Amino acid sequence: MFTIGRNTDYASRIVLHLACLEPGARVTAADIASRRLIPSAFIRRIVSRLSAVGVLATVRGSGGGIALARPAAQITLREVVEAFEGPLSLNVCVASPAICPLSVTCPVQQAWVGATQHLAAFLTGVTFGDLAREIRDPQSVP
Amino acid sequence: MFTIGRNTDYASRIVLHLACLEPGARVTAADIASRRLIPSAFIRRIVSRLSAVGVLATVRGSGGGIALARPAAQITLREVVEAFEGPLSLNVCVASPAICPLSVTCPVQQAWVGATQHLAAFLTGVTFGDLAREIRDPQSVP
DNA sequence: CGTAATGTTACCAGAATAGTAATCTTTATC
DNA sequence: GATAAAGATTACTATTCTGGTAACATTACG
Ligand code: SF4
Ligand code: SF4
Repeated sequence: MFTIGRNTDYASRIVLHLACLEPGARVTAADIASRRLIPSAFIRRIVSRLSAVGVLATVRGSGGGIALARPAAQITLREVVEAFEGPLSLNVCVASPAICPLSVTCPVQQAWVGATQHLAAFLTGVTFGDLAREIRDPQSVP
Repeated sequence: MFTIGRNTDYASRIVLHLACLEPGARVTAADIASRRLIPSAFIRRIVSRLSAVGVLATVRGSGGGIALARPAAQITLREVVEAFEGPLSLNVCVASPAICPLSVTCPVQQAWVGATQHLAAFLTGVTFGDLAREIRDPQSVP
């Protein structure tokens, strides 16, 4: 169906949740997991990777939790997606042209490069600051 | 890596190959397979589906072959992609919002809807007529 | 030390992918 | 009509990917 994986979606839920709170607020992963319907044993790896990428800042130990590493307005959807899906590349030959012997003269490749760039530009333009501001239903920001 | 499947890519090779020939030219599947590096036993299913979708017209029996069902300028990359990947939907909730309980208030979904529409528009704008015209190396049009 | 939290690793079942192969149907031609 | 050349259809396999679970390790507070 050509969609992003669940990991990526879960990651966006986590970042969105934090973006809706007070700037700098710190919450436990288990809390987010229950509120955003993320399998509890799953969220560990996701948070781990997001912090490795520099999107989240975590504090271990009792009283710890997770928070945004930067203001939500500086975190793009593209960043979150690429943290789990790798660099955007709608066809294999976009990321590594050498993989296909036809790539030298293939006009379709050019089309995929263009499509990938367009998509990348769009996702770069979406920040979690914008997304958090679009929330209408206060119920979802407990 | 979030890319299209090989089937889809093979399909675009086939359509491109036909688009580079004289309009209405008919060629055997085995011929395309060998020239465009497509596994010979693979091309059957691909051609079959492309003709079911109305992109290719096939003629069975001795002396038969496959040809474009319409002028190349009227066949878009999007059509070929959707024939194998299904309707474009960069996240599961774009095609079927009911699948996610959060979709009612989720601003991320709106972002994915937008991204999907942008991508769809781009791919609709790419026709195989244009692609065939971009071929520079005459070697690839034997 | 005990407890609460994240970090890391290993594991598993099921689905999807890429590819192979065999068999059936149609049809031009001799 | 026999034959052979083509596409149509179906079934199968091996490998990888995915979504998910579980267990254990690490850190920090009090
Ligand atoms: S045939 Fe063209 S589009 Fe397909 S993988 Fe090769 S270079 Fe890319
Ligand atoms: S959380 Fe939002 S983006 Fe993710 S599946 Fe649900 S509605 Fe779609």
